[in-house]
Amino acid sequence: MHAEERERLILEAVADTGFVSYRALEARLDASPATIRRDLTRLEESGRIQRVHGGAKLPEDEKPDNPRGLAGTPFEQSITQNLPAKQAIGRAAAKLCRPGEGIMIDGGTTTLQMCPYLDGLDMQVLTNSLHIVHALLPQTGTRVLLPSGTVFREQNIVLAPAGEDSMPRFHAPKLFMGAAAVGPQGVMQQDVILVAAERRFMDRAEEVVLLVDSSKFRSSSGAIVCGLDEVDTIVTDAGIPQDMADRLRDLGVKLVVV
Amino acid sequence: MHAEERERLILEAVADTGFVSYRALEARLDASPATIRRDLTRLEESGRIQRVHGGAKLPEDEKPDNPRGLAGTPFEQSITQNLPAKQAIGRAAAKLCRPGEGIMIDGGTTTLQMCPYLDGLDMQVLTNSLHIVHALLPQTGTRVLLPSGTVFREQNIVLAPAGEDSMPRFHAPKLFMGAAAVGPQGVMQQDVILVAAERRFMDRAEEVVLLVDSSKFRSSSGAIVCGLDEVDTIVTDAGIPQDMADRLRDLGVKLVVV
DNA sequence: ACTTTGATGATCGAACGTGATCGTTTTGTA
DNA sequence: TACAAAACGATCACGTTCGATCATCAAAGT
Repeated sequence: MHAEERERLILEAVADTGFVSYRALEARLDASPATIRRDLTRLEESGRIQRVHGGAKLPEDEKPDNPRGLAGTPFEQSITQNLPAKQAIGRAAAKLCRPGEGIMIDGGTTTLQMCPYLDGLDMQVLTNSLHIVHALLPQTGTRVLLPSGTVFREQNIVLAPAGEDSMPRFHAPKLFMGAAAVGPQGVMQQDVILVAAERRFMDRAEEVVLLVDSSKFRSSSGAIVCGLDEVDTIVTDAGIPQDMADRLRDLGVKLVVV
Repeated sequence: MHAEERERLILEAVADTGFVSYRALEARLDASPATIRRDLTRLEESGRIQRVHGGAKLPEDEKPDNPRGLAGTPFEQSITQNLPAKQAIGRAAAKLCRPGEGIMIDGGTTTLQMCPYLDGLDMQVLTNSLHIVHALLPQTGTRVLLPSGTVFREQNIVLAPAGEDSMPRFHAPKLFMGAAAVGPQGVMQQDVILVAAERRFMDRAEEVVLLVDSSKFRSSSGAIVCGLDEVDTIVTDAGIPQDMADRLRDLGVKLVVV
């Protein structure tokens, strides 16, 4: 039985009664537990089912978190682009963290998606993004730190003037960073404000982890943040072009593909 | 029988007659007493039923403004207390500002009400309150600055460890400050976190403006921020007790009554 | 024919849901 | 008021489910 056939059977069973138990799948599908779980994980990441303990069910309609209905700002529009991929990337990135560790998270719609998966890890998170602060606030175990500076509305981040020590005595093993585009020239962002903010973080991180969905490898943007050689790890999805993957591996960049 | 199915049955039964007895559930659901209790606990926490001794009933209608549950935090509850007075006080306080000036605003439900009146004044506002940042964000002319530090959930403020310079090179002619209570002993706050935050601000302000509705003169609270002599101006409403007004005038505190 | 890549299966420890038992609190009744 | 029964919350033990890792296998490319 092939993957495609299993998927079809699972979706059929879920659509039928709204729920299938894990046991039922094990009986109906001639496959090992591990394979069934992988199928379920894949189907959940593409948003077609929702996993619960003991099985899977029809996905709830999206959260009514946005009462106005329309996503107004460019940021809010961008959140929904490639959302399943970003969630999967965020999840994989969160797995790179060790409980209790101190990390830095740069603002961005992809890095935002790793926040839910940090719950329970008791992390210490330094971020310049007010969106990320908001996302982490309900997690009582997570300590949230902010640098000082001016709030930049358009980018929704906090940034201090050049040369000012805006995050005293902070140093972290890992920096999780987003980007507008990634190409042979390096990592790019929309504007120089974001570049300045990210460079500030990079100075204080031992390891730079880049979170980008694969569409970013096919686009280009205005301001260069750093060269590819300054990135230690890239978390992305399977759509990454082969030549980029090869080039990155040659540069010694660790690739995590979800 | 799975959790989801049990929940569905319980909600069905409650919606039917407005009440289900524990015994009825035990008969209808094939589950142990402990599991039923856990289901009820979960459903109550999400606000979908209300437990009573012996069973569960439909939840009392909540505040009309807040359809689903979350008026929970003390802060959000406190916003509506004496709201008209707080708005008037906020408006009067905003009048003390001169366009373009740099000011500091301490977190609190009264100081929050002065934010709308700052629009168009092109102020530079340093605040430690995320609520105030949020309120000022739509005002494109207002520059918002944040100190560095850890986010304290309960108080919704940013505060750095003692001795750390969390707001480099900032100095302001005025500090607008809230309080939990004001009495002969001085200005009081709920906890020492807030006291530390306000003392930090006071060190950098030339003039301290206190925003309190008159009910604060009749209450008391845990931690003392400063003596009355360290306050330069108090903005309050007409309900201020006469003896307090006299005492304050004797101390040279400027009183603004709205 | 050999290596590489991707999918599958097996195993382990950890997390979760469930059921049973305890002592305590509330309710109803004598 | 006093008492007994019911209901409650907390805790522990057990089985299941989960995710991660490693081993195995088949297909594709060299």
